[in-house]
Amino acid sequence: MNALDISGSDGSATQQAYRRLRHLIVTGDLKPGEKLKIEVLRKRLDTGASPIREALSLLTSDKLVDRLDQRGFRTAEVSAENFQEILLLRRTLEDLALRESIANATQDWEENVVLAHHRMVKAKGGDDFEELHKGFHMALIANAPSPILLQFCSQLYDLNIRYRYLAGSGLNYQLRDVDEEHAS
Amino acid sequence: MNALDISGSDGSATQQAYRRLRHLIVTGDLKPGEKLKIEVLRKRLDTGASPIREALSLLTSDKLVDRLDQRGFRTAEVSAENFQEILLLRRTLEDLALRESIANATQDWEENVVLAHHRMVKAKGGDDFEELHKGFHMALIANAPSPILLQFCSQLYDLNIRYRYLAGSGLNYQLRDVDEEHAS
DNA sequence: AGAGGCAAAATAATCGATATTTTGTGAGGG
DNA sequence: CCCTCACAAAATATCGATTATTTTGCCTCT
Repeated sequence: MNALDISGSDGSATQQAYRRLRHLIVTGDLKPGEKLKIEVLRKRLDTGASPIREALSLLTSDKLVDRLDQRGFRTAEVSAENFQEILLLRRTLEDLALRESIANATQDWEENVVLAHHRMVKAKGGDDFEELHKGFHMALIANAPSPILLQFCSQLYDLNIRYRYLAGSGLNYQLRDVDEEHAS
Repeated sequence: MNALDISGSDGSATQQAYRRLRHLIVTGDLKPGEKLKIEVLRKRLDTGASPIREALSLLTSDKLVDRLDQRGFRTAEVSAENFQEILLLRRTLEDLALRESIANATQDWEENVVLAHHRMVKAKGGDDFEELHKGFHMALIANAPSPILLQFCSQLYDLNIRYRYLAGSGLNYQLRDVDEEHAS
């Protein structure tokens, strides 16, 4: 299942709302710190209040939405400090995971890395490049025997993507990664 | 309508359900992998279905509950691998946070560490020892300029507590920490 | 007897409406 | 003129009931 995919029209109403809201937040259509009124979202997504509420709860787990007790929801604030923290922590944890992944290297893993890399390069500039770029990063560390760590990495990566979108256009990276791939 | 309830037992219905369910899961009253039927919990906690559902969503963020799309909720499974992972990852991340915390040491921070330590020792064997023990650990790393990292540590700590409860009795630790405290 | 498939029961998801809480505003008093 | 309190408006949280989905049990067919 991919969280960045908004096209999937199947699933429960909650899942749909989750995907669509997530996309709106990550891309910046819903601005940082913006108040998320149930009624407004309900009309915008043309669904009930319950799925909206549940979707917002799920987004809270991803740290994309803040829940204020009895005062509703709002999108997570952004700040330079937060951005720096994400960059640094992501780097640290991915580094950690990569080491563990390499330590447990297998044939399958290596093939998947190559495959993910190929897909990413091929889609350079395409709409789903972000998704594939993440896919490559996750493939690199996928062999670390630590699902929780991987999940932390995934979460930090997504938060990072959001900052890329917020910074304007996201078209100028994907350079340093190739080295890391060769390290394997 | 409301006198100031400082007892902490009040708050929204969701919050109450959250606290109670969390306690039931952490202490093992609700067993790992157990199916959490809304109707059953609704009766048990004597509240509506909405607060239960919302509370379970919140617990999902804590990794204490798993959500199966359209198939309800169940408590998180446990395993030796999962336990090992939590121990190792917690150790790694707390170590990281402790270093950063020390690097940013302040007067206030040091005092809070001493205070938390004092409270913990004083409550040795008491009911809220677990809580104070965590308080001490968190006080140690509180000065790390990385809220997300601190939150990861907190979460891992709570998962660890659950395993302690599940293992039976939790009365044989709190030795190694004093060293770390002295390092500051 | 076993596999496959329909029907009934159980359960989760969702809706519409009500109750509670928060927020905004303005009158009255200091 | 500003502060405080009370009331009104808006928004959230919760409830009760309905709808959709999954699971379970039974029956038939091979």
